[in-house]
Amino acid sequence: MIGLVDGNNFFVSCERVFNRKLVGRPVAVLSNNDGCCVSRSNEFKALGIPMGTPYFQLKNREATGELSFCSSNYELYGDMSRRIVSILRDEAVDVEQYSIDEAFITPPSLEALGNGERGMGNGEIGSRSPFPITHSPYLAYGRRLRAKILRWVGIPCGVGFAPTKTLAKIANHIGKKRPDGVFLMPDDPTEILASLPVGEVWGVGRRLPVKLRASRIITAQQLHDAPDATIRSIGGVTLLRTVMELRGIPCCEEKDYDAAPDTVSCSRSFGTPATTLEALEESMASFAAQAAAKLRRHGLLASGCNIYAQIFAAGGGGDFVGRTVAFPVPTDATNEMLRAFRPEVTALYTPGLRYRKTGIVFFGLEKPGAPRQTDLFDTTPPTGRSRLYKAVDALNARYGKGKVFSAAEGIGQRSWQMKRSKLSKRPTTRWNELMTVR
DNA sequence: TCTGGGGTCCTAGGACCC
DNA sequence: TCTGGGGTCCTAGGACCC
Repeated sequence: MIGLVDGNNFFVSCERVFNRKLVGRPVAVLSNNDGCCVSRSNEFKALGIPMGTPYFQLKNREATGELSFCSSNYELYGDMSRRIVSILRDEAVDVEQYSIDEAFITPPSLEALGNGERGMGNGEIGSRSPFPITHSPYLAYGRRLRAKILRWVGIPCGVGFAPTKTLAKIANHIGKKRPDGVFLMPDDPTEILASLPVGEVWGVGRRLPVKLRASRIITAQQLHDAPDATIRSIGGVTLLRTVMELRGIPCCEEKDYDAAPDTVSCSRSFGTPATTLEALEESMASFAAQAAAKLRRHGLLASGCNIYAQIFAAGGGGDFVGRTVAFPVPTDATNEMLRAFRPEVTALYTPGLRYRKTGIVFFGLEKPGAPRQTDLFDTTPPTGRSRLYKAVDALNARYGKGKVFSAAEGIGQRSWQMKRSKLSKRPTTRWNELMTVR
């Protein structure tokens, strides 16, 4: 059995814990740069405003007091998420954090949950439950988890149980709509799948439903029943795995959280369009520094990077321009990276254009000391991990992000910096932002 | 005027090897 | 007229997730 615990309207719920005025109101959390709605309260959803609606279209309704908005405060959400996961680690046999607001768990065995009270003879996972669906020990367990998270962290969650992750996702969605927030997928999910559009199945996105419709596959049950060959031809082995999961056969590999990422990146849209070379240089230096710090947290060196900028175009969108740079030696030192890519920023810049965003992607990531192909004619000594930046990271961890930085990131007005006009405090991670109780 | 950021996986096709 | 077979690696593009 697999459980999925998922925070309801997660970012909004985090904001409400520390700002009680938001409770019961239509409120949304905005994307970076106060661009568009990325998390909405139930009251906000009830007004029919879809996910992703641009903020500027709703500003007038904020002015009248009808709607409320928050800038995104990832430091707060990340910390609330860690608190929930730590509760789950206490209560479950295994926890796989899937995203900032959801985690798959392995619940204790039925035997352990049932406490023998109900004469549980067989607690085998996968056996047909002898309990009616409203009285399964899983439901009681789910309610207990939910209550503990609500009381200790203040976030309402939905909990779903099923034999596979894909079915657990569906169970979770149903759970969220129930008063107790919990749902156990019945042994025969036909009725549920028959009333679920394919587009709502985890792993089926925006494009596949169009292709599936052509083969008369509209509901999750029709997807479940479709021949393997048809499914493969429409969505490859990825979709076939999803279908297997719907049939109750686990096909999702457990994600390895210790595994090193393939790429590490950082990019931001500008608060106001940039037109100067300095803005491009400073922003790229700043994003490189942030991504490099991420790299060092993973204990990785990058062999090269891709820098890019997006140009404003009339009617939205906009072209990307980019350059690929190989570092002389794999490195995690921000200053060496800056030295390597700075000339390329100049090459990217065209006076007169308005730039929307810049970004950097590090690739060719490796552990220091890992065997690698070296350059026969290169005389540069291989660098290990940077001691300088170990110190920089320690200082920034102690005194706050961005306290120590490269002058290349800009020491004047950073006109390119993103807008976050409605940022809440970070009362769980900053001493100087603790709540005041009168 | 104004619409986020950070990832993963799979597939097809091309270039190359012997 | 008729031109092999078995493989690897890389990249771009498409799809998906939150």
